[in-house]
Amino acid sequence: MRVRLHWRGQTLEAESEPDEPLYAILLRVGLPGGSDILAAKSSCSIHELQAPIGEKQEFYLLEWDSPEARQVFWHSSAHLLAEAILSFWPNAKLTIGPPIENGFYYDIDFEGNPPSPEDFPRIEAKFLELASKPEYFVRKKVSASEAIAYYEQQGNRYKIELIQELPPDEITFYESGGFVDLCKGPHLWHSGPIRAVKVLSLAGAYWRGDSRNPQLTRVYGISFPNPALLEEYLHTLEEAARRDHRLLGRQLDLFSFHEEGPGFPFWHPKGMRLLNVLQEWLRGKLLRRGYEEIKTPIILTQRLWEQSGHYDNYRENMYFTHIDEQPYAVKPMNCPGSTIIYRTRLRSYRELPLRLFEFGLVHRHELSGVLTGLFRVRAFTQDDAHIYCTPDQIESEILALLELVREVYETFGFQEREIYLSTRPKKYIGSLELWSQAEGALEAALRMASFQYQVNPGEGAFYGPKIDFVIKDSLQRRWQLGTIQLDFSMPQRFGLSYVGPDGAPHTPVMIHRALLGSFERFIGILLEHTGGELPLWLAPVQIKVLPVSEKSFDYARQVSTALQAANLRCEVDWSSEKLGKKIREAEQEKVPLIWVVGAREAETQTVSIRNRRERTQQEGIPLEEAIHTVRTFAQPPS
RNA sequence: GCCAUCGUAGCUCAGUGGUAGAGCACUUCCUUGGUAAGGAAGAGGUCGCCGGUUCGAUCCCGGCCGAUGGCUCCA
Repeated sequence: MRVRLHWRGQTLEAESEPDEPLYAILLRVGLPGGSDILAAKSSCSIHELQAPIGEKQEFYLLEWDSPEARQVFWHSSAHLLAEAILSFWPNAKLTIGPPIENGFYYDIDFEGNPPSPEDFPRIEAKFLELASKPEYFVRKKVSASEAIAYYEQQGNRYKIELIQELPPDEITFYESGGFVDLCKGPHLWHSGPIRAVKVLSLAGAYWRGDSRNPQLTRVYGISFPNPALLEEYLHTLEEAARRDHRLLGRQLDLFSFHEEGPGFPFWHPKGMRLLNVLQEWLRGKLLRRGYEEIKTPIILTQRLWEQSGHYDNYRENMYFTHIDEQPYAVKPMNCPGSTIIYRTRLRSYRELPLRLFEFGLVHRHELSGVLTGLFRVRAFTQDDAHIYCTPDQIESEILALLELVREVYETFGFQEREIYLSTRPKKYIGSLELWSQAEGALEAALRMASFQYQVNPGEGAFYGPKIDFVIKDSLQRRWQLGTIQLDFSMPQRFGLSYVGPDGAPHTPVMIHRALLGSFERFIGILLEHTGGELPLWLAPVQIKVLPVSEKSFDYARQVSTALQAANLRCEVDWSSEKLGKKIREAEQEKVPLIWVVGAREAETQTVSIRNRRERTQQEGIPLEEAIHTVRTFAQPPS
């Protein structure tokens, strides 16, 4: 029979038989099977090169640039890692070892004798030695009893547990070199293409992710077809470390963390400027779109949280206190407070949709081990809003929200978005009609805004469907920012209603929504996205004024007074250092504009401008003109 | 919360069973300068906290606190 091979834009044809492995065909037609070509794709599934082609006739040959091929590559690498580790820890019990987005890991029970980072070099050396043999990956089908017998002999209860959950007639092993592992594949034909490896880290991981199970040691690694790619990857890791917002937070003097309040950020003056600019910008945007701002108390009676359901479902994450011997709780969310304002008077359908936003400070007790800079804190300010509307208004409200989301993300240069629509789960409240109307409205709005989205069936909250927004930053990392959640439960629980045109009371739909998520976390993301090079309108210090010497202090004072009067954020370097040093420091602080003022400038009432973002330098700009220009460019986007 | 690693000056880090050092930053003085580090002097640490071993602990041991990386991305 004839098979067709698609490779780098060309199509090759060859004669073959069903029992011929794919690599044999490749070699016959002169393609680099087993080196550049790692795997193939055929009728939507991955076909490994060593597998007989069967009835398949169309093959898309995959190389390193294909994510699927990399998964195969890393999966095989995980086997080599395990083999290398077993050569030093022969009694270690293997569990699972999958490929991941960047590399692979293997979870191993070392029975109290785990490796340490000092062991990484010898593991890597052994790995490369095994890879260069090369080792061929051979698939073997076995019966469940054989498989269990094999692992009983090894005393590996984890693998036995896995086998017992698999369909008994679909159990396969892979053998490579002397190494055998329960595995469904697919794998590389052989280990030849694996030319570089790095063992990255060790971590504790529970068997099956359950903290009641024994804790295993997870060994993370990554491998590449050549050492240059590994170097490149290690460089991106360094770049990410250089952009770490915790580091930038200190370098730019924005915020800090302390033992006196783990997980509670301390905002320094410059960090406050950033936070405030961001909030003022968003506030203006929302007010122009028919929102109104509210503020609700941080501490409210425990009774309220019992009514909202948080006490039953979210208690673990809440802080409690007493006031006058009555139990109170610190709010972990803003919604109950918002509903209290809603029901302060009778509402008419004529005032819906009612859009109430709150930059609400919430406190949540996160586990100590998950706290991470501004990304995971115990107190943060949500850009929260609750929209009360009729079921008929859902679609137009969502559409308006989607447009707002687009605008907001594009303001910060987050062009790439992923959108997830989560629909009705098994356990839900509210009527089926309401659910399908709401889900239909969400989809209609997404289509109307021409947003690409993915549906996660059954992933919605029990109280309503939701849309989540994930953006990609400049290092291609993904962050979930915004969320839009419909809520059929809260209005009921709090007995919210509005008087309809029919004069009768109706229950409104509540839309919870956040665009940035939390200001704290968003600032962290923004710092890493920009590497601390914040745009002029956000920069905590927009202009740093550098007097050439103390003789120019008077003029520097005049310039900074003029800048302050123009509402520009500036700072003067009053130190007795030389100009070169002052420039260096201002550059390291990533200040967008440096204004040098010396005798020449003082005499002519001008400034010399050094623009960090554009790497330009201009001398003798009249002071008034310079201020006017900066004011123009420092305008926040609308 | 659990696992691994870590905790020495504001920051980055050396160091030793006999109560501590460097660079940067800070203060003062000299220098008054023109686009990425001028010079000198000084100040600054209960070596995270508590306990144990020891004649003696920053170092060894235990506990606690905090930080970092992880803790279903399921053969």
